[in-house]
Amino acid sequence: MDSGNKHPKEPDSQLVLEQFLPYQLSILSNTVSNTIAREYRDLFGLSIPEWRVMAVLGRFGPLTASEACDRTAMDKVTVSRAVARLIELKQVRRDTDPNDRRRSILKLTARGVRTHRQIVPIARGHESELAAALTQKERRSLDALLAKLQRRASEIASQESTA
Amino acid sequence: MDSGNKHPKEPDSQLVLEQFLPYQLSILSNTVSNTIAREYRDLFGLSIPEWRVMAVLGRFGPLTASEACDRTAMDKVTVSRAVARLIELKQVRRDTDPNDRRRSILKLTARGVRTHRQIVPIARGHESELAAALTQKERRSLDALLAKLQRRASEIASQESTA
DNA sequence: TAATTTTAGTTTCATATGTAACTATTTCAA
DNA sequence: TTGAAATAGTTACATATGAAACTAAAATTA
Repeated sequence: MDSGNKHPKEPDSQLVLEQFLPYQLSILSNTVSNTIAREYRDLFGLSIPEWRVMAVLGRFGPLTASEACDRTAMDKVTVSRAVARLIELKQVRRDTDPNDRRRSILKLTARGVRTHRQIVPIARGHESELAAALTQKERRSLDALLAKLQRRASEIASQESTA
Repeated sequence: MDSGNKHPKEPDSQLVLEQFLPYQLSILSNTVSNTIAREYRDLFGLSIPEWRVMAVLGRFGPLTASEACDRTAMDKVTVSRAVARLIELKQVRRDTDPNDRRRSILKLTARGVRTHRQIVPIARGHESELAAALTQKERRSLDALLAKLQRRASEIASQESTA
């Protein structure tokens, strides 16, 4: 009954990496990220964390660093370093919040806004090149499936760290 | 016409990270990988590259290092280091190929086989916990979608590096 | 068969990343 | 108030990673 199957079950003591979901996700994500990272580096001298910070500032800014952490789902250290670099590059400006001097308020500079305007269509381009492999309907169902998996994965992750 | 949509299009100059496919993949993959990496580290003292090498040796071994690279889609440096560590841990044995003394022949030791036997069900468990978010049908369609995306992503990546 | 090129794998180096420790400031409680 | 606890963000450290240079052996070619 299973013999014509494209993915026959391996015996319990065997595992084929290519059919292992966490592995599939990792390979796909790395392939995509590496391609994009190279492009951003070559065109703008930005890393992915740096670009992500710019994306959230462009869309939701001004933000504090911790709001940027929430929006990007990145570590605060990663964000701190990305921000430091973006300030050097004069893409971002940091002011101290006068109401709470622990906080800084981050926003794109005029240059940052120009860079952001250039990158967004490139980012969208990457996405649509990739999504060109799918029909509209497939794309929607992928979205739904990934959302379900992310919810489940986050649950599992938070259980682990509590247990 | 678009106004009731769950994912309304942002203006061209804006991008919401949460709806950006490369970002979704990266977050999901990291969430999953980190959970699994912690478990393998805590239970067996193995990293993900180390475990991947064991998985392919358990399924397809003995292999040379470059065959292990192909099977895991990992860099040869990563594989070399994983193998060095696995030899230290006496999970893997390395013999020089008598027919080609540049090559080494890698296989699980008796201990490696035991470890492999323990890990495989745990790996499968992780996968099914995650896939529990999906029906059988959804899981199959996810497989198909990821395969299409991987094919496309690989194409794009190879274009880039040639161009 | 000697010289050159290719291949397998390792080591080096520069960079990225996260945890933990730290500094500065604010909030809370006695 | 003032001293303890919490919060925002940075720095230090230890580890991971990949590109490029390297070593050793085999294949090619002249």
